[in-house]
Amino acid sequence: MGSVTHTDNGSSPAAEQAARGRAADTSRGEQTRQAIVASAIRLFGEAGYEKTTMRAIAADAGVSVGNAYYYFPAKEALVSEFYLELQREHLARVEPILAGGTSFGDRLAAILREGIEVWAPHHAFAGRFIGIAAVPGSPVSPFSEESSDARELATSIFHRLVDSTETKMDPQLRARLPQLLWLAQLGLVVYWVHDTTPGQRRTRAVVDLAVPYLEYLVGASRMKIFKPLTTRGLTLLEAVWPRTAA
Amino acid sequence: MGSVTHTDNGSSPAAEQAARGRAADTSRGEQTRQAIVASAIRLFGEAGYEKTTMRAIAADAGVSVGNAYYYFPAKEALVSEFYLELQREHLARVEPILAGGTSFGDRLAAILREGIEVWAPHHAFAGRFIGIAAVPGSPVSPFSEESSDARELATSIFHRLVDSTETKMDPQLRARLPQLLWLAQLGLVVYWVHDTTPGQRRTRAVVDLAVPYLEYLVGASRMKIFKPLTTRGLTLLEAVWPRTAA
DNA sequence: TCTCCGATTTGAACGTGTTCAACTTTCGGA
DNA sequence: TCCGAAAGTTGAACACGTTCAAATCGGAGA
Repeated sequence: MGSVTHTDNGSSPAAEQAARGRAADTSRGEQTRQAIVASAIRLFGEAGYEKTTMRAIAADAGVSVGNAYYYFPAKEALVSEFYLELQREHLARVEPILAGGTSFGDRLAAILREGIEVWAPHHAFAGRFIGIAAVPGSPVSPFSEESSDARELATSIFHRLVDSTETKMDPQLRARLPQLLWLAQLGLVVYWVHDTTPGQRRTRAVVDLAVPYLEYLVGASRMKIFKPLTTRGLTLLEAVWPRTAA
Repeated sequence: MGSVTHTDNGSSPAAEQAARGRAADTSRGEQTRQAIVASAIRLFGEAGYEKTTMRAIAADAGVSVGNAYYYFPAKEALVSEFYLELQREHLARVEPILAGGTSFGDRLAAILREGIEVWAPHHAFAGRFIGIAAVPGSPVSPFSEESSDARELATSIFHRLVDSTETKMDPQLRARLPQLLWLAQLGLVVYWVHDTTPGQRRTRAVVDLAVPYLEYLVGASRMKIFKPLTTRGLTLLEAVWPRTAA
């Protein structure tokens, strides 16, 4: 997974240090930790969030309940391990897409579709996941400090996408586009989670329609007539999400 | 509260029947039910969601725990009562705004600000609330069947706002604008919940900036140059949220 | 080899949301 | 007035997430 190479934008050194330290750590503690994570991920995937009890996870990992709490402060914390697993897979799938030389829109659509594909087997679970992620204090929240690594990892995908595109667009929009696309992806996930059509085909249809529209909007941003629209939109974005903020 | 008079757009007759039936019902059961609701609302407001136990609610209402479950399937169900209470207050505050003769933008901003005002004392609680509402199956979910009444009540506000505005705009957009504004309000709530600035002043700043921008966009929709932007956007909206759906 | 001390592990215990079989109250009709 | 069914009510019991004092382990130093 070359994906890890994208973590190297100096962010939250503590968490990164911890992750790096863990990767090399083969001590007893780390083995236990990973056994718990593996069991949790498997059982979450098989039976969903609520049906998977901490006792079941501990038993499956061959440890006691209390031991699981030595490594994870709460059941919710195990959810972010599940999330990280899927994000790693998404990143791996996205790599060849970014390397490919197709258009901005095609690649954006491919990235979004791969995201849906990765999550597809866990549609039911994702419903609970989003409920946990939506509460502000939660470490799994996409806006939380704890997930800033995951967030920058995700935005880095769109950053690379935008940087490698030659589509003409407003330069200020270009600077902000990665964040906007990340936001759009977030919205798409929320939509997908609530999409009850078989196979979530409606979400896929929305992607097919939305991406060309976005491409059109981005292209239009460089035209004089759309200047006020673009500028005012970016001003609003600056108020909503200041560039200085994490 | 003249607000109730806006419920009369034939929606989900079952739920409405139940609500109407309850309003007139003074039987013992209904009294118990309301005692539980009152206790739950008060305790939620005082101590938040998790700190308020079902045992505390039941004790406060002077009933047994099991009795509370005779009227409400789960603790979460009591949350929607809390939500309804606040929505009723919002509706009452919005009434004079809609009656007033100010501009579209001014009234929209006032509506949104009143919404924030109503929720302001419960910012911490709202964090949990949104976590519950975000999970797809939940009856509190803004997209759920159970909350279709509340949803139509909310959109009816924006419907009246749009109907009574003389701002020139694309007719198709006008037809869809109420739903779009409802969606925008939803996004604003999510933003507000995550806003940790003191008094959520950033959210208020966003409203101040976003509303004029929306007003500008709406006005622009009738111009020829923006036709493709408008039309394609509405096509996308039709895919995302078909008019035929509830 | 022995002795510590921190890291790890345990399982019983607590408080919670929720369920349920049994009990009590209400009230329309004989 | 009485009966029976429906509505309402109870509290003990269950399963769960979480906590914690105590037990165990493992390796660095004497």
